[in-house]
Amino acid sequence: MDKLKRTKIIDLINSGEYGKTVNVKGWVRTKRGSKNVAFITLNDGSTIHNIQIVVDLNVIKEEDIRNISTGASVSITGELIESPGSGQKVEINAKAIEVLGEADPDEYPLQPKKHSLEFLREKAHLRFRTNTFGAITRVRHAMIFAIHKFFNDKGFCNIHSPIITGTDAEGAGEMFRVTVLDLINPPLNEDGTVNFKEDFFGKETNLTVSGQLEAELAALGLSDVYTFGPTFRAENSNTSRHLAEFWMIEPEMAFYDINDDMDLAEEMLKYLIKYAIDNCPDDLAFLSKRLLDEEKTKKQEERSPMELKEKLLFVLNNDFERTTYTEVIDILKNSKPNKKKKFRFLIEEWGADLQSEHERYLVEKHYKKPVMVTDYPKDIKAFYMKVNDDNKTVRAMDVLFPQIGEIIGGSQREENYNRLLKRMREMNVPEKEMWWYLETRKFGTVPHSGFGLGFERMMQFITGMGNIRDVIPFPRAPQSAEF
RNA sequence: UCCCCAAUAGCUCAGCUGGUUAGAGCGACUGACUGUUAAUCAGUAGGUCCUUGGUUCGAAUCCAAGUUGGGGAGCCA
Repeated sequence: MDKLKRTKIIDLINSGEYGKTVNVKGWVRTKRGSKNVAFITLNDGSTIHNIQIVVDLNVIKEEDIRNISTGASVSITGELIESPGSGQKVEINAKAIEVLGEADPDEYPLQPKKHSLEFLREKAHLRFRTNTFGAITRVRHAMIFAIHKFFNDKGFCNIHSPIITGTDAEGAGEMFRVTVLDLINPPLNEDGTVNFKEDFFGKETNLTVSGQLEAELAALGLSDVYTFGPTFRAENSNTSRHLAEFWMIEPEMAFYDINDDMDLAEEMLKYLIKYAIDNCPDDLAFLSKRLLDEEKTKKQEERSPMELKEKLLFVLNNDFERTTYTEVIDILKNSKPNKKKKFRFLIEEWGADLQSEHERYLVEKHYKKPVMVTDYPKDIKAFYMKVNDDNKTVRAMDVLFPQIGEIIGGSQREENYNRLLKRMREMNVPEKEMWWYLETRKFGTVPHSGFGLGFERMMQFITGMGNIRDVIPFPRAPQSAEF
């Protein structure tokens, strides 16, 4: 047989070149048949849609397809035709079939039926072959691409912030230590502590918890930059919205104040949603249907009032509510659940930290749209945030989304050397280690702002997936690093 | 890390206040069927009832600890 170039299923479905001989390769979803004809449903991951292969058993010998079962990989050459059956537009009349790899039906775990997401999580090496995870993976790629496109079109520079860091400046959580020292027999100082001077970098090092501080350095020279890299938190978090290894987008802009920062955050979120709607209609339609089926198994009161596409359009077509911490505390204090003591944590007075039940009340019940909260008490926020003139609040902003809560956290940064130094001392941030950060405020400092977007949380919102472990190929979480 | 729930066939699950031989649907396999759509119909095989210990004449079932998974909380993105 002449070497015929393989065509992807997505191109075959859109081709319309009926009568043409084509080659298609992929993985078998189902095979069914009778005495004279058999049908193979094939998918190659290029689209959510499958292509149907028609096998005339007068043309192809039965023994040639006997070993084809769900999960097998095949190469099929045949004629692309308009399908006489309902359910698909095109199909392929097979002329030659080659089995590339069998999948023993006694052992292959994926069946042509609905599997639970929990089961598929344990089969992370094979779940790429499912409709749901295929759709998620394609949408994930589209979002990665859209993020780079968004910032590139705006003249931002992508910065590779370091993955191995020497400081725990931000205090954003427990860190993973990076070391080459012998853990059984480490070199010790005289006082019995580990001597990290003998370690690879000559000091204690960890995996990064944020690229923000480094992004700030770059912004104070290139104006507009962003990072998009892996982030590591050794927090023992066991929830459906936390990972030990996740991807974060952190833009940092010189000459931006907190309002410019919010404008950019809202524009970016809407851009990403629009990009998904425009570029992933089939995958989103599938995910929407999947979510609808899942919701049917829930109790009435727990069901989402909107379906996926509606939810996306709702965010896209509405201005985010912009409000302040002080206003929000007032709303919460006078809210029904607070007065009826339905909140686990009752809001008593100004200064209290917002719990997720409060954030969800604001987004889902009170404002009924994404909310941006600014001007938090300085005591509950990070040292680098710019203190307001009231000396009580900082120019922080959190973007709260329905169901997932905080999707973005950002702020205008403190650009004044003396005020920053004062805040670092108040909050016990090691100023000696941070000499380089402080120097940017000493030499040509400018007002600047930035924020962090948790990429997987964004993915949860776009795809409607409830568990963050289903929107990343190989989730890393406590007690969970298989694959 | 804390609270709650669960673990039974390849998958999803039923199995009552402990009772002797462990159940269904789907999947797999075999056969039938002239174009099916997660095909249909008939039949067959398939079990360390999560692990360890305890209570009992007797444990899938009760108790304890552990493991794993799920939901919620904290931490946060």
